[in-house]
Amino acid sequence: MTLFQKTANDFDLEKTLNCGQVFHWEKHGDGFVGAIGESAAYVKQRGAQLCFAGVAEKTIAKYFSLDHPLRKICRSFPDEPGMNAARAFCQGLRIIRQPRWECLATFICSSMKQVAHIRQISLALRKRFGVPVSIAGSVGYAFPSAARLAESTEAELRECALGYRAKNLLASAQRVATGEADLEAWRKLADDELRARLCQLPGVGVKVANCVMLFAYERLRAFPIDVWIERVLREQYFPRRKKVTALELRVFCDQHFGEHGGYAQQYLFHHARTGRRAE
DNA sequence: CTCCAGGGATGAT
DNA sequence: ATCATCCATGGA
Repeated sequence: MTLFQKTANDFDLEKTLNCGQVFHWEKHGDGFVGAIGESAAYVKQRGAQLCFAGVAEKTIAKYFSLDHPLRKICRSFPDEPGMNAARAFCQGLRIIRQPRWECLATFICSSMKQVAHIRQISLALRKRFGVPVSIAGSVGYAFPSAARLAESTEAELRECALGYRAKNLLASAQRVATGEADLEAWRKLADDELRARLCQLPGVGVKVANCVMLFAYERLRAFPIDVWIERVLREQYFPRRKKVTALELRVFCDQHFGEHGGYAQQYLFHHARTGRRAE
């Protein structure tokens, strides 16, 4: 295996892969094995050097969004205790550029699931329907295309532990496979229009749509509100208030966190989920 | 055992 | 327009 190197400043590989935005990278020695699109990849960080194999340098740089102006993005976050703690905890965490269908499909599977189980579902789908790829002496699987999943059955999908989500994944796969839902063409749509299109897909509501917009369409303003973020918001911004409606939270986030709200959200999410116990 | 998880769709107020 | 309920499954 030939290892290449690239300088990556303001980048934390481990946080980027383990923050809950992507679900298939697995620890392998002191690096990670996964796939970027159809290609197996191995990635490891040594200081400011990103070592990689299996894919081209420009593929790595694009996938990990090494061009995002991270310092500027972090400076744009509101200067508040909770946000500052999350910013400090998540240094180097980047929102990556995921393949659109892969991201959409895994988040359709994410509803009412813990991160650990979303990883299991992703692995089961890959093993059963994905193309095997190998690198670093281990076999991985590319995420199955919409066309491949479209020709599966709900029963087969349920065998991957999808439960009630199987029907939605199958129906969405079929719409994407036929071209009725053209995920690539949607990249040109404005945020609101893109969100509306995504929400028309079975199993996709506002939360999942915002995740897909943030992680696969580079809409860095998109602010997914899940149970963790809702808890953080209520604690930090609406303490001592009984009822705060979903719409109220929605409006608050959109105007409060600004043009890189999605980054702020991911930092708050990762900090709340993994960081606060250790502090 | 119980509780809860990166929610969405549906039907009742 | 909000609210309640159901939906499968497994980790904690």
